[in-house]
Amino acid sequence: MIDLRQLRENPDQFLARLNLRGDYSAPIREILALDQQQRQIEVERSQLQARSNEIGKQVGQKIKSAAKDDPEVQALRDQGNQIKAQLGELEPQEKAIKAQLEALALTIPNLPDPATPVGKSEEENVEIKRWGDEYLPAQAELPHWEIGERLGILNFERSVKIAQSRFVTLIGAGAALERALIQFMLDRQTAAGYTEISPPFLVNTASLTASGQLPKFAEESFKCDKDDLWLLPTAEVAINSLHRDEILEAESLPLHYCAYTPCFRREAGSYGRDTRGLIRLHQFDKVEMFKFVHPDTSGPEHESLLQNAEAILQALRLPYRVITLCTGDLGFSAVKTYDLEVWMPSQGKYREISSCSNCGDFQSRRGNVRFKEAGKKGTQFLHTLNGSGLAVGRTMAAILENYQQPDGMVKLPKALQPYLNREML
RNA sequence: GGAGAGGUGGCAGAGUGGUCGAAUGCGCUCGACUUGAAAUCGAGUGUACGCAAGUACCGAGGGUUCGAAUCCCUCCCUCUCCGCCA
Repeated sequence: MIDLRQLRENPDQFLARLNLRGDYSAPIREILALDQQQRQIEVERSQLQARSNEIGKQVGQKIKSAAKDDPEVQALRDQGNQIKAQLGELEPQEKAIKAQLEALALTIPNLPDPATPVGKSEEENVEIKRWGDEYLPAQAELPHWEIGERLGILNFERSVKIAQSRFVTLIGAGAALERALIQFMLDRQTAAGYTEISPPFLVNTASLTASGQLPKFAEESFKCDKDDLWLLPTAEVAINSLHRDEILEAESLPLHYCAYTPCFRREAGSYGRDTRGLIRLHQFDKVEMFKFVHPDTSGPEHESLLQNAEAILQALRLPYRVITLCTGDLGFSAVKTYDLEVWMPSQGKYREISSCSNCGDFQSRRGNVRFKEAGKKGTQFLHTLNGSGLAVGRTMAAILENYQQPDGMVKLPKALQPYLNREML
């Protein structure tokens, strides 16, 4: 959620930064107007209520002093009724305006960080690092789905029978590899200080709204029609709501969590893209990292989050690069995002395998997660960060392609061998 | 799914129409006493908006009333028992 006070106090500066994402002038103008109306009505309403409270007290006193039938009592009652009538008009107005304001404000994305490069589309994302050139395979071979199907460890056709396209069934060593990767990543991230969470895989509307998936991106999630429940699109949603409506002690920060969950996405509007393989599925596994931090520390916390994600790729000896998303490609809730892209030999390019975002206080406003500093009065919104550590399906795809041998076999990265008790798939 | 009970401040728990943001206890903070601690005593201790006065919040929403934590309606959630079930 945007900070209405910040907008109100400095609308031009606010809009200038927001418009680095696209043109939000119209809704912002509307929000400012609604905000002003709302505040005006609120002043009027609370004055009437003060008067009404006073009348209520007076009536109570008169009645107590046995003057039940005092004509003054009737006069006060009449006044009370008058005020009630006025409030009866103001209150619905104020409520309607508040609801409108809230609904509109929830559709405004976060302001980009000054460090986020300005750009219109993913073309203008900035590469900041490459790692692992020495591990690039000598020549491009088969795409991972062919490798996997030859080995008999992935099956897409049968998944259509079971479900639909964009699902996979893992068999034998494939299933074991997935399990090993999950275990490996969780081992690494818990060793890095993240507390492991296993959250519900169904989440309610409030949780999706808090993290920013709703109201704007309802099309992207699967909904259970009969209940107020949706299939989890990412563990970020669940962990972000772990402390929803709480006031934490400053000393308890930072909180570092990680979680393995499946993720469910409708992938609406991506019909032609990545139709084969493990890259874009309706269901995939991910180990997610999530941090609740003091606002002063979110910058460094973001850097270390990135390092924790990179560490997995380095341990697996998978070549990758790091890019900073530009303002035009930045996700809805983020102020700054690093994407990790792993080398996919069959495609001859780097593909996203992790996204590490600093969301500032955007999600904590939406989820009302605050902290209190000893000695300071009032509360503050904390900062949240999230990052994949990593997407399991894409990691598996990258391993199959980067570790394929001339004979069609696939070697296992050294770090994984103990988990599977074997060297080759 | 059937039957019942209930949702009040960090926790426990009073309050069933009037000055109740809410008794009391516990917890917590500060102070006194003490060599130190415990015990004891004293003061304080929710959130949001507002410069303030003040307003709002006792699961959520609506209603009755001059006035609602308290009465009525709807919804949500939790707990107990039974049934079913991993």
